[in-house]
Amino acid sequence: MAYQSDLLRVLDERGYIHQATDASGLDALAARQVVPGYIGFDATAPSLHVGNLVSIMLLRRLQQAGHKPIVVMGGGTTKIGDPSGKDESRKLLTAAMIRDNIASIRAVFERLLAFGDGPTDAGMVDNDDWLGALGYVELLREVGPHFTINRMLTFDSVKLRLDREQPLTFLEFNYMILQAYDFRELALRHGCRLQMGGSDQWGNIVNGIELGRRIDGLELYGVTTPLLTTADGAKMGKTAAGAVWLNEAQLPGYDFWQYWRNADDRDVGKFLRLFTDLPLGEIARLEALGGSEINAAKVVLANAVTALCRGEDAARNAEATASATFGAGGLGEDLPVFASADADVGIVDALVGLGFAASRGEAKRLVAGGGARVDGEPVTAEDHRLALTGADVRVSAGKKKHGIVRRA
RNA sequence: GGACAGGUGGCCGAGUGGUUAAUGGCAGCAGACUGUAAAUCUGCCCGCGAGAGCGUACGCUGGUUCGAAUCCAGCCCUGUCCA
Repeated sequence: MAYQSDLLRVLDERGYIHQATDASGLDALAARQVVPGYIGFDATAPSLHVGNLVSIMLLRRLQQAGHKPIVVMGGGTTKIGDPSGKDESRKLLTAAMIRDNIASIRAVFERLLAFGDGPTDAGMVDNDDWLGALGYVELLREVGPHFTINRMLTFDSVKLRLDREQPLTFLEFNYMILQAYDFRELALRHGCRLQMGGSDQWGNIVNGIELGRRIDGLELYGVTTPLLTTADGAKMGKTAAGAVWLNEAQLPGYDFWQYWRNADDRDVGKFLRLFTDLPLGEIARLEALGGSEINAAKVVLANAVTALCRGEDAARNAEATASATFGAGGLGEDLPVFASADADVGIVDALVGLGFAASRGEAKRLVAGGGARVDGEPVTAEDHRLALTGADVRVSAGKKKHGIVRRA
């Protein structure tokens, strides 16, 4: 499909579009005016994670193409909890937790979007501003008539629970109504015409479009991104340690960098297109690298994404640490450090202290299984002790996790 | 409110009185092979302990028993159907 607007062309070329409600209509609109578009984010944790990064990058592309991104923090909807994609209810968060989460999440957006008051500057709003003020009866009268239970029951998020014979509470059932209301409210308040989101948000987005059309005769558009899985089928952004968080406080820069450095070969091109600003020609070249040469492309990927999300310094430091650690077999500054007050320390304590094992038992199993190394040499005796003289000792768990042990 | 079926380790799911810290699968970790990739094969996979062992754990609380995830009672929660 040949698009007129820069926006749709870029989104299409770089692989952001899974579904769109009216691609040609949106294309025409984007070609002739600034389109304010929004994506909503849950405030269930103090940081967003890699799974949210496609959406964030989508807002960035929107702005790069000369449009206005609006970040909607779900301060109101998080009080309910989105049942989409969840096979069970989540614990309810308190208002204070939600407020703190929003404050913490904000930082990432400030790196990736340019905020301000200009026509294409990014804005951030909290849907609690309007949802919180809404009275129940008022809401029922205003939007209730536009939803039928028949239709609501057909949504995947609802069907999933029913099919699995899992409970879906009335509270959660209302989520889709409030999200639909958001779109209409944003359209009226900010002239917002476009809502984007992950493919699991399709139903919610379409609801908003319909609601706006029925009540106010608005012409609204929706775009969803493909559900990102890694090439081996896992959900994007989950590792042993948990989610790959975007905030430094939840995940050190070096670990963030490593996540990208360890990407599956088959994902490199896709990730470069989605998560970096590199030109497509350059990406095509990197993606075509064969065999072990693809590793160079992974370094480029890790550097670019880390620079965007964590800053240039974080990227440089992480790369320096990686090349010192893996290339030279030495130690890099960003590696985790375990400092002991004593002149020597047991291998098990060192592994636990570095965070490479969750318990002493796990550390012992790691040692017994041959996964522990001290200065590159395998250690299989669990009572092995490291002498802490002046020099840093390199302790490794497996091939990838390395850390520094030194005298406090 | 009633009838029936359920609640087991991160998830799915066996287990119906003792050798069950609990079969199996998925996920995860490690080893081998590699390229900090994938695939494959092997080992590990509640906590403490050098070890013998100890402590916790099968929705909750009591009970029966030498001994319970397994039996009994009450309660909580979920689903299906009925009202």
